[in-house]
Amino acid sequence: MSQWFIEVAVPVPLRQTFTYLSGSMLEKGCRVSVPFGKRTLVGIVISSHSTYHGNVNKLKSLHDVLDASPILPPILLTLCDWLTHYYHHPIGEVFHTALPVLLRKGEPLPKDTHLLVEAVTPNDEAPTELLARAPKQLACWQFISQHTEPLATVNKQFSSVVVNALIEKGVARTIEKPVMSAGWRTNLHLADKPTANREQAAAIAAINHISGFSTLLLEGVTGSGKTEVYLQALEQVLLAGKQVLILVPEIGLTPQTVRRFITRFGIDVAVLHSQVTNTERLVIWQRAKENKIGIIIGTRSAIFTPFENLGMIILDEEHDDSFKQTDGLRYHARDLAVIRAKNEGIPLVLGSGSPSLESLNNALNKRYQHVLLTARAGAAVMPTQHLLDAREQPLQYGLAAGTIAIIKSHLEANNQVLVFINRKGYAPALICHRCGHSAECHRCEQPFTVYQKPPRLQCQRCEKTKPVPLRCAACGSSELIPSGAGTEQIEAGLAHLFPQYSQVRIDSDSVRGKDKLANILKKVDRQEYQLLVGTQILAKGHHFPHVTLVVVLGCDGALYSADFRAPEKLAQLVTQLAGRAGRASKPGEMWLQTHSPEHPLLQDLICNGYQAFSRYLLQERRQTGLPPYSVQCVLRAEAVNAELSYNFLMQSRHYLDTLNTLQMVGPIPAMVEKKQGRYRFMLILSANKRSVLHHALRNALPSITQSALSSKVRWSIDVDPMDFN
DNA sequence: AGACCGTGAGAG
DNA sequence: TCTCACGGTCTC
Repeated sequence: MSQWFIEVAVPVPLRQTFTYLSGSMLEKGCRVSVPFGKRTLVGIVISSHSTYHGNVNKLKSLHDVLDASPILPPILLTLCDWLTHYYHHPIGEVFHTALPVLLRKGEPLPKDTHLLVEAVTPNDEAPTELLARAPKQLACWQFISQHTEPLATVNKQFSSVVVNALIEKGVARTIEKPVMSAGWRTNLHLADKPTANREQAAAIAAINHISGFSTLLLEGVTGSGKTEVYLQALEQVLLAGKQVLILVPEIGLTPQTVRRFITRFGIDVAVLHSQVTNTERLVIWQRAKENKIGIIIGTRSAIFTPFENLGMIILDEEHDDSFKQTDGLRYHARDLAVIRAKNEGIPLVLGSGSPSLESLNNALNKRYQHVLLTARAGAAVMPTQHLLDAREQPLQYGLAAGTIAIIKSHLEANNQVLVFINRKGYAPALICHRCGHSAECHRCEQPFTVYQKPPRLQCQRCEKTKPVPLRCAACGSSELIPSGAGTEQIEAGLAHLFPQYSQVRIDSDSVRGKDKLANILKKVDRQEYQLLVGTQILAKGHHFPHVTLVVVLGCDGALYSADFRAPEKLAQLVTQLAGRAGRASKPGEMWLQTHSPEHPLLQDLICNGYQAFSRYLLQERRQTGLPPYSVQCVLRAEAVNAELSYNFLMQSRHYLDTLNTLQMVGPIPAMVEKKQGRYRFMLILSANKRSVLHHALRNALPSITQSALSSKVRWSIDVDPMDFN
């Protein structure tokens, strides 16, 4: 019998594979169960060899081979290889993130069958006598003797007690049959569609003209009918019998959107988001793999769905942060989509009303095709945008007198008003009036947010809460003042100023819980509320046709932020918000309350709009050499002992510097220096070329990993970081 | 990561 | 003397 050496990727945070003995050769992508220390883990076969250079005595044998053939198709294996190299991430964890939870645990693929109940007729006679005293059972038996139906259906119609009794008595039995799936293609039929306007038609033509791989950026203002472009562009793909993958931001996945796809094409649409159970997820995963589903709409991780015959990927709201994973393997679904589309040789459409500077740059330098939609479909007009100079005006609850006057006029005209503020709670800090001391979370060294409903202090990092103190912890003074304004305070303020108008607050605190957001939004549509106060959530997905006034508070922070992406984020937010409000018959207006009305960034955004503004920001990035004109990477470290994580990064800096090709900043304390009792530092690396950064990392990682310090701190690599927290 | 081992401070 | 809480080590 021959001896094989199998390289296995095991789900541990180590940048290596482990070698196991096996009697037979195994294909890459099969799952195996292996002994690992005192544990048994599920790993993925990476390669098989007939020779081994090393101490064979140290090797263990595989426990089990879980898959006879690779569970991951070649495309996904390639994608995982790319992920490990690009993100410099432990290989076992990469495969772990790419697989559905149940497959990670070693579960077999579910058989795509269902249980049917059929009648058993002993001695060719209906068991009327046997069931004489059980009319319900008799009725049920008669039913199943006519039709063999799925167990679940019969259970529902008659009750499982009745069905079980029949099985017990031997006059019925369950049988397992493969699901007769005619395939989605036979159901496909195109419903009536609106006529595309000139710009839409051009966009559809451009997408359909693509053969093979190409990325197309569809830059269309909100309301310009991007979804209609997607729908019509998909026709050709689906008619050719090819499947499509649609990626959307976390909150953008609404039942309405899904229904629009279902009614247009008449086929099932599988939906993947955080609420879908692991079992459902696996069923969808398998059905997509077997080409039994035509359309999948999903969030970030849906990029890992296997398809037998994928024809197109669409990624909507491509600027959205939620496409980037913020822990573990910090991949960006947009970048992954580009790689996947390239490997599959298919078109990728990136859509946004406020494209990220990364994508915009790729479009402007012709790496992506670029199509603009400038007109709002249905003759709706964008709200007019203005700056409200809050200087030297009395402020009430964070609202300037001028702002209050505008809100008043819109309310009196019986319109809805949306007030946006990017802070939750009542106030972002509790300050002592006498000594200036600010109440801070001890674990995170962050100011506590003050809440009034119910009264408490809460840390935004670790969620720790404590009662509001009566006296200052530093000087004992009882003059403690909440400083700054959050949604709760604005809500309270507006309730005080406009008691006669109904109001609702929409932030992650107030909409916690399933369907709560959907219910509130429904009431907003029915105009049960006239004043809406909320955070980010308001900018995502939902349209507010009755809103004629959008007020943006607290945007000054973004102008002076240390985060170079803050102006970009603010502009995207403002643009999205503007697109959500108003309708054809009632053009709206938007006011940004600011203390820096002459700030060039604000002026440019307000006067020239996102298109001009984003191109100006790109110029600025080019001049300062920031992404996308350079590439960045962050090495983060955290430990209970601050010195330890600092030293680890200092040492890493030396290893990375041996080639002398990188610009490095740090180690510096992270923006939130202390989180949950651990001190965090980061080392920011940047280079002009991606390859340079990758070389340096590949060169230094062995030394970093093998150093004594590396096991004493928690550290991670973030390639293309989106924030520096 | 997580399961192991060793050391060492606190309770009785 | 016994327990439990950590820090350090190793995983084919």
